Amino acid sequence: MDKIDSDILRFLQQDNRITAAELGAAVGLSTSAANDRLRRLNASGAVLANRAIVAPAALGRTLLAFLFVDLEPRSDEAGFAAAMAAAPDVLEAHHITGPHNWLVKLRVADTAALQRFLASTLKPLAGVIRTETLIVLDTAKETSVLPTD
Amino acid sequence: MDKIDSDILRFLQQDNRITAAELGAAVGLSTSAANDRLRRLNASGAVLANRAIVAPAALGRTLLAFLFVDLEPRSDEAGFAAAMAAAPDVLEAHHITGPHNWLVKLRVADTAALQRFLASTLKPLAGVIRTETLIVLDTAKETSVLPTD
DNA sequence: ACTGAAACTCAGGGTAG
DNA sequence: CTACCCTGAGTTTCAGT
Repeated sequence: MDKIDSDILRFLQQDNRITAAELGAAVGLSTSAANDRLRRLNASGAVLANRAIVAPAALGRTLLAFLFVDLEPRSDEAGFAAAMAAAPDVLEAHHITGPHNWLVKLRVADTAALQRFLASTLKPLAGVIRTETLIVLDTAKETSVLPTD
Repeated sequence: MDKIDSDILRFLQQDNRITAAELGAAVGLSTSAANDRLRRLNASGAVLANRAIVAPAALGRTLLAFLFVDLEPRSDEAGFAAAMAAAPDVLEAHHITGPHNWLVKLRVADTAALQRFLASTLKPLAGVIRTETLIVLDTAKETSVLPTD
């Protein structure tokens, strides 16, 4: 992970369909050297995945919400984590410090779908004491791009 | 946006470096027809971006935190939104319902960097009354992949 | 949907520090 | 020995039909 690698990661985070030739020109490497770096970064695990970022509206997921979830003491945290990972509506689930146990980010179609998630997916889980729902009114920024410094 | 398009979006969200030939075989289209769909989805805005997802650890960003931010009534919300959008440490900033005004997601190197963000970036902003920091202890799921139903 | 031209990828092998 | 570069064969893309 030298400076050239982090330069490459910066470009790939903006657009991973850049060609090895363009990338090489941008960071001062030959096409094949850039290609070597590309493969190494993908193989080493520094690049976790290559994804298209889809507009939520294009798939009808216009409602963004965060949930706080409180679990009973000594309840099955791993089971809860697995249930969140398996739920398609759930984009993120984090175990957090503070008054609540989990913070869950989800994208659904509308409030009816949110209600359905709470009633059908969350409420049946063992250990769930209570939840608190925060609705997102407006998003100023939402990205997966990490600074490369 | 017919069924084939949403099938294509499902594959592209998993791996956008799939070739038009493979994609066509997967969804029952010729290579060139798949290619046409690919270009249309990118041009129409259904695909917002094509990004490499980088491991936070590879860039030394091992601390994930959420902040609640409270602003004074009638303060400059747009200015705050712009400041968050411009801050590299900030991955997300959402205007939310509930007792707080904003929910901010950030990834930094360590608690010292978090402190620096609070003191140097957040505190100087006009209208910020108080903040509450939630540290992420463990992440069960974190993805940008939307379900295609 | 097909086709052909241009562009791109990706090993293999060579070279310099 | 590692990182980089060159080259050529095989794919892939992308217009035009």
